Amino acid sequence: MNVFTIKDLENLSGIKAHTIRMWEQRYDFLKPQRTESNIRYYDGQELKRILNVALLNKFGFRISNISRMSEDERQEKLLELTQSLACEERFVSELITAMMEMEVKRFEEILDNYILSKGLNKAVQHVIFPFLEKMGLLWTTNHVNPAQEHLVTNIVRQKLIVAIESAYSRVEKKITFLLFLPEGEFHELSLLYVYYILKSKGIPALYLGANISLTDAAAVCKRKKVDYVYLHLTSVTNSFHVNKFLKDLNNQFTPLPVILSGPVMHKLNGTELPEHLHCKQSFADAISFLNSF
DNA sequence: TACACCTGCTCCTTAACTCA
DNA sequence: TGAGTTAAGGAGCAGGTGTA
Repeated sequence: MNVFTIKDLENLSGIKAHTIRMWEQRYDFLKPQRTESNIRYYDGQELKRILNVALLNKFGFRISNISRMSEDERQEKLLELTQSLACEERFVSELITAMMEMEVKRFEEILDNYILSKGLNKAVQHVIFPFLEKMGLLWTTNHVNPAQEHLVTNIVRQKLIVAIESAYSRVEKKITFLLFLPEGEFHELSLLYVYYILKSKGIPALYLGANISLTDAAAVCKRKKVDYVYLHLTSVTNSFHVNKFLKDLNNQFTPLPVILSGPVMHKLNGTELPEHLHCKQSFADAISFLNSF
């Protein structure tokens, strides 16, 4: 059984641990179990409950009112939330609970509903990436096992591949991108989304995929006409040396412009970058950069 | 408008846990 | 074993809200 500490609930719901304790003291919608040493722990049902309560509370419902609602009433109120931000957060919460309960069909239905109503771009930016961020949090606290992660990332991957297949633009631009993930990097979703953006803008791209050495990627640049190189780094090992990596990039791809995105870019703080290297600390920055083409 | 109540926060102390 | 970290819980404060 998956159990969560109060800290996990704080991270996932955004509600401070002390506030959660106060709510528990004042209302009765949370009834955590205790360890022998009196430490609270929560099960999946309670995680779902606190996510729902946090969302209602965030969108103006008073905590005293929420506490008087039944589980069904809370669900009903959540469905009534019409603000787009509330809808997105509700979808993210539903995806998390579907993943935790390994309800693959339900997970796919939630995602399909959102994509159908809002389109893939909004789904990726407002639901899929916020969901992946929270899943990362669950992963680092050992609440998601590899099977759960693979199940859901494969579904998202399939959706992106189908979208790439059907992406179309009337005009074909005369620049070509080379897309790949460097050695040791396997988190392909962001790169697939970049591929989708480029294809829908009529920009040809050579997609090499995950775990590609810089030498192999550079060999492609020598044989094919490539104007831009795009790499995404989600996570790296402890032995990853930023400066060495930048030096290798510089050696292999100069004078081609290289766009580098992903959470790892935070490690570059203060590092002086070669002129042709464009580092995007947030994925949103990378996407708006690509949209400028 | 005054007052009571609600809500969320900080501060503090104590205890349990972790790790070198 | 001791230092550092994390969590529990009480007290009290400030700002918001409802009501007479």
